[in-house]
Amino acid sequence: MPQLNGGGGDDLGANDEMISFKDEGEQEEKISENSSAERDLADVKSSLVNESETNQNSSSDSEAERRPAPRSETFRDKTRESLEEAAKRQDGGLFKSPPYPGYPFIMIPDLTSPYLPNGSLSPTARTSNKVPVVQHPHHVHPLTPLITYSNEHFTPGNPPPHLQTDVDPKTGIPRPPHPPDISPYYPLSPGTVGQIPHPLGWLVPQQGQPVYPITTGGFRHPYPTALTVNASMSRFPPHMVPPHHSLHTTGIPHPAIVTPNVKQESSHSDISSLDSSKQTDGKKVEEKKKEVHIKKPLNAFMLYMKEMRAKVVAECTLKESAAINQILGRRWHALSREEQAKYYELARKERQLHMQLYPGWSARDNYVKRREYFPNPCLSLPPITDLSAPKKCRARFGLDQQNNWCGPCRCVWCVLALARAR
DNA sequence: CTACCTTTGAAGGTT
DNA sequence: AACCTTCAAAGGTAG
Repeated sequence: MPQLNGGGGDDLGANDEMISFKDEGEQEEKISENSSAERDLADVKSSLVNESETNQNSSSDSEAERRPAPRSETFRDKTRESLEEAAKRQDGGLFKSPPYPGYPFIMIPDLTSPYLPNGSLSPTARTSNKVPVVQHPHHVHPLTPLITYSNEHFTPGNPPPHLQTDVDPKTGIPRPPHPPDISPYYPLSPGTVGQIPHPLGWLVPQQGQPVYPITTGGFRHPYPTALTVNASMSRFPPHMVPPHHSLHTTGIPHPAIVTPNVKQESSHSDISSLDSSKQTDGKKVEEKKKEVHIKKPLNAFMLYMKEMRAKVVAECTLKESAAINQILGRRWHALSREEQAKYYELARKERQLHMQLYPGWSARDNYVKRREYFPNPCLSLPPITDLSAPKKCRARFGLDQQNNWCGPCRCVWCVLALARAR
């Protein structure tokens, strides 16, 4: 983990955080040219066309410019390796200027505690000191006040109408405004957050932008109590406790919390529900609705993408995210160390806030049903003694060797053995 | 309707 | 420790 490189003096993050930056030909001369999204796009596209050709880095510039941009779908047909290869060529030759001059970024004042003097997060802080992260309603990034992810979404002194009155989405009854001195958006279990000074408190209440509401679902079992919202125990009035899981006090679904059945399902709850046929369907549906999906905090590059995507899309006609992301990836590498550091810092704060708001949350919670949860049934079967059976099956290596996981071997021997065991 | 593509980084898991 | 896998966002596209 990058931030755990305590010995290192690099405060900009981990070594690996900067590896890519270094690898991107930082030593190479940077021609001062105005790089546009069209140029990037043309680079991406031309790289796909040119990938089969042998070209030198130095000569790829004009060649790519001359080449007409292929249909955008072309890149889908290319392998990832070829794309990377092409991108490297482009980076080395074509894409040389930092395309990110007007950096619309407001640097956060150093928010103290969890960081070592060099700016990196102390190991203890990472494990014990939970520092909050902010995530905002849909399309509004939690750190929008800090970086201009989308300026139109947030105006500090002029909150949007739907936020001003803070109307309960269910009842339609306006809620009283939150006290200015207390952030209403951290209804965490007492003893965890409430006593911890909010490192990002400067961005929470002023904007009326909620951060992760705590939820009762979507967590792994070892941490249920810490995640349960108990209004009576909370120092916050009951009306400040989020009324529902994925709805914060404004009633806007939080981007970090989605119902899992939209795309993914909580692995644990899913497993437990596999044999829950006893329950009624209505109950199942109800439980499903109660489940929430707490998303991972965004990393530095994701924050960068979120901010810059609209810009790139606006500069070129292409809207296909795959192509846009290629451009953004190259722009990311073209950023200076300091510019990247800003995003690493933001991402670090995001992680810390996320950690504080969801102490028991693990990235694994969002994994879909994982194979390791299901031991290979073949392993528990009696050994196959038939010598005509494949050796691997006789040895009870009933694994999908290619995928290297504990899925049941579908060979006839294992299937028969499995059937016999049943 | 769902999965895929495409990027980087973080985190968890495996070897 | 090194390596592998998954998931974060996004929206067009293919099946």
